[in-house]
Formats: sequence, structure tokens, C-alpha cells
Amino acid sequence: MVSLQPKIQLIMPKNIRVRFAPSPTGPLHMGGVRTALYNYLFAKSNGGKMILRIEDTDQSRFVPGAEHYIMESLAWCGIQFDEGVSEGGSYGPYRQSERKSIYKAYADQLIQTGNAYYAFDRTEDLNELRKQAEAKKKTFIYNAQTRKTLRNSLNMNDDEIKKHLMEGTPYVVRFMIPENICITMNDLIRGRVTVKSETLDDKVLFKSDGMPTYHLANIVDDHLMEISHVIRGEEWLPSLPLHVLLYEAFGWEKPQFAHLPLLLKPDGNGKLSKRDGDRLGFPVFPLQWKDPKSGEISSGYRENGYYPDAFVNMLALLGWNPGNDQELFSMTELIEAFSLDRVGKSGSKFDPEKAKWFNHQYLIQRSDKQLASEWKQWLKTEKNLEPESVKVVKIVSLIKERVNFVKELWDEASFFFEAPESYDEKVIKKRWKTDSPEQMENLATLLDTLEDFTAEKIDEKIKNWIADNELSMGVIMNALRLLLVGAAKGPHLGDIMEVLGKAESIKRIRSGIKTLLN
RNA sequence: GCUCCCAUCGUCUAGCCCGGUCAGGACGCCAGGUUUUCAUCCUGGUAACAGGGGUUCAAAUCCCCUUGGGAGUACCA
Repeated sequence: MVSLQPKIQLIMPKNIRVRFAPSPTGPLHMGGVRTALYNYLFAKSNGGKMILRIEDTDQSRFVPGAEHYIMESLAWCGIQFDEGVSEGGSYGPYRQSERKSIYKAYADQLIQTGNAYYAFDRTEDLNELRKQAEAKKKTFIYNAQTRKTLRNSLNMNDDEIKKHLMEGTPYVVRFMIPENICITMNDLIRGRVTVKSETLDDKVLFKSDGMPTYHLANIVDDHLMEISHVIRGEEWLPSLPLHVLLYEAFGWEKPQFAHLPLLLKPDGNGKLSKRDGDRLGFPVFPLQWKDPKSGEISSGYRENGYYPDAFVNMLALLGWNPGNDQELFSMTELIEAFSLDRVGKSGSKFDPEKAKWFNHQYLIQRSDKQLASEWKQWLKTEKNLEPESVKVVKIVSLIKERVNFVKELWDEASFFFEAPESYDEKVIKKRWKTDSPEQMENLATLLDTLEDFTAEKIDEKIKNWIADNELSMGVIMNALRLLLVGAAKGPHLGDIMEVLGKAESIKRIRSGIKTLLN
């Protein structure tokens, strides 16, 4: 039994609290699942709490069903939350749309302390400025240089500001980036990162629709929820200076940050996207997703026959490694072995082939009985077959090594259920000789005399018969396989015949001979 | 364009922090072996420190530059 005791408690003074904070704008992509996984592993390996917070501050991007999808996906993966939308907890609510009322006061506080200001600029005007800058191959930045020329409270007296606010002129609240300072940040994965403040822009903290932006909501909630470690994707790294500045403006203690490298597409470069899955034929989502608007279906790992523990294991090793040769980890073992300092800095290309290999490993580790029961369900729904468990267990034990997925068992074992309807031409040519019909008929007669139709007895009988008649093992067995299976595949013939039973085996031999005579 | 991040076999990666092993493992691929077929399995092989400069007796490892790649650059998250 692996112990789940916190291991670096001594250097972790506070309670460890991490959050996974997705936006319900669509299905959770496998990169997101990995981020959630690393958060979970980090929390559990340090005896901490894992929190699910839904970041739905953008009402226009809300997608029905996405939130449910996210929770179902993580549950399927075995990633459990201590607090969250459905778990509850004393730091709720855990949906930002339900926390709407708390953000305004924080935006106001920043204005009062001179860290933020009202901006009345119209979107069209800003877009125009951006366009103009782009034409000159520059980027428009709302910062110390430009803010003095724009329509904001910095350039207005108190009366003007009041007037605008009273009249209901739409406004946003922007953070005022300090001039000419160096912001030094510490990232648990990348170490020290330094940025000059003049490269940053005065980001919008509070939108004209009364909702906070990600930046404000994120900092306020992480503070209020006492988040100790922010573990998120690398795409957030450019926002880190802003976030650090926000903590400082509020005078709050900062959490520790860890920015995870991206998951890259298998071929070429760039981050893994839904398109790559369609193009290369692998799922990028944990569960199947049907887009509520277009009706478009994206395939999922679950529906493709992956085991959740295999999927999680594969994901865990994409960017993290234990420092030794172990590759197979249960969730408990992952929790025990995980540490942030063994997470790499560079992006990882996803390899669909290795994903299959992981599933193969989990499939062959399964007991015959377990696997048989999984396959029985498949046989019932896909083939409308309800064979005896004993038979299925036996078959599974013979062929599980050859497949990666439960659904592939059929390809390797259909002949156990259906007598061959046709015979592989190539094999006929190679294995069906002029003597074969007679030899096979004799063999059928011989097998008919066998009382105890077990693999062991069958083998013994056939071997003796071959020896007594000075026949060739290869010639006989291959011809026999052709009649029983219809092709040059399958496990040991004795085993096949035992499962088929005496009557069926002999029947197949005789009808095969007949068919091949024509 | 600008800002930041990154760089070991085709892929995931160990080694880097604390310079000194034929640069190790896994997936894939190839070959051989076992076998009544196919697959499994076993054995072996393939293949990498992006380039250039420094520092040093010694550099994958430390420093700089170049190149390449990625991310960000919204009243999206």
C-alpha cells in the first residue's frame, strides 16, 4: 500500500490549495485534462485541497452543456475535487457568474488607490488605433505612452468623470501599469522571469457589462479562496506580470506559480488542436462531444475504447517523468511519485501510437474474468451475442495479448463465434494440397473418437497420428487451421478446437473440405 | 513586428542545477530466434546533444550570439 502522507510539508508552510479553473466554452481538451491532473496530483501528494472553479465571466461565449461535460470528463479520469460547483465548500460560490457582486468593490478599491482608472474609449476607436498601428507594423499598446491621449479618467477632472458616470457612459476599468519598473517573477517550472513594465498594457479589469475580466476575477478569487499554488498552462505566462502587479496593488500575498508546457500536435509544430485529431484520426477530447449549435461530433477517448487509467497514465507522462524507468502508474502511484520539479519546460508532442500502447498495457493487466465481462457487454450491444462466460473468459485469455482495445478482440476472435464463410485465397494456394481433403477427412474421423475434447488431448492425439502416418506437422496443421479459421491467424489450434467443441470442430472440417473441393 | 518562453534519437524522455560514464530507458521501425499460421514473446539493431563562439585540462552540462519553434499581443479565457 502506498502512503499518501504529505511529503514536503516542511517547506510548504501554508495549507496547499490548488484550483482547476476552466471556462465553459466547449469541451475540455486533453491538454486541459492534463492541467487538471497535475493540479490534482500536486494537491494530493501534498495533502492539499483540489478546487473546481468555473470561470464563466464571458456570457457571450457560454456553451450549454460544457460545464457538465468538464465535470463528467474529470470524474471519468478519476480526478476528484474537494470543493467546487457540485461539491460545495466554504469558499463558494464556485461559479464566477454567481460571484458577480463581489468584484466591483475590488475594482473600485484599485481606482481609489490609484492603481486603476475609468476608460470611456469606444471599442471602434480602439480598433481603429490598432489598425493604424498595425499598418505601421507596430502594436497599439494602451500604456503610459498612450493613456494620456485617450478618453479616460486620467485625463479628466472629477466633474467630468462624475458626469460620465451619472450619464451612464459605458466604461471599463483599466489597470494602470507602473512606469519604468522591472517585474521579477518566480515560476516553479521556469525559475526567474523578468519583464519591463513598459512592454505591458493597461489591461481591462472590469468590463462595461458589469462583469470582471479573467484577470481581475482570477486574482480576487484565488485570494479569497486562499489558493496557494496556481498551476496552469503556459499560455498564461505572458499575463503573469499583470497578475503579480495586481497582487501587489491589493497588498495581498501571492500564490506560487507554475506554468505548464503545452501539448503539441504529433506532426509538425504548434499546439494540439481539435483539427489535428480529425486529420490524424485520434481523439483530442476525453469524452465524445456534440456541439449544441452545429451538431458536429468530436470523438472522445472513452468512446474510442480507452481505459481512463491508461489515458491518465499516458497524459501524466507527457511533460512529467519520475526520473526512473517506470512508465506504468496507477493514480495512487502517480500521487506518490509526482512532483512539480520533474515537470519539463518544453512542449510535448502527443504520440497517438504510444497512447495505444498504454491502453494495451492496461488491457493485458486486466484479469481474464474482468476483460471477459467487458467484452461480453460489447458482444451483446455490437453483435447481439450472449455467449457463456466460461467460453468468453477462455477466448479472452487466448487473444488479449494481441489487441489494444476491447473492440479489437472481435477482429481476432470472430471465428470462435462464426464458422468461416470464405477461405483466404493466398492461404489456400499455399496450404491446401491435393492430399489435404483426404488427410483432413481422416483427421475428422480421428477427432470424432476422442472422448475428452480438451486442448491437451487433442494435441496429443493429432501429434501421434501425424507421427504414426509419417505426415508433416506444418502441412497438416496449416490445412486444419484454414478449415477451422478460414485464414492464417489465431491462437493455438488445440485451444481453438477446445473452445469450439468437438461437434463444431468436426463440422467445420467437413464443410470446409466440401467447399474447397468446388 | 513587439514581449516572454523553449531547444538531447522520428516521438516521450533520463542526464544539465553540483562540468569528467562508448549519452541511458520507453514507443515506433528493422533484423534474428521461438512457433502449426498470425500475433505475442525473447535477443539484437537503428537513431540525438540545432549551429557558432567563449570559459575550462575537460562542455549535452556554465556564459554569449545566431537559428529554429511556441505562446501572448481583446471589454476571450
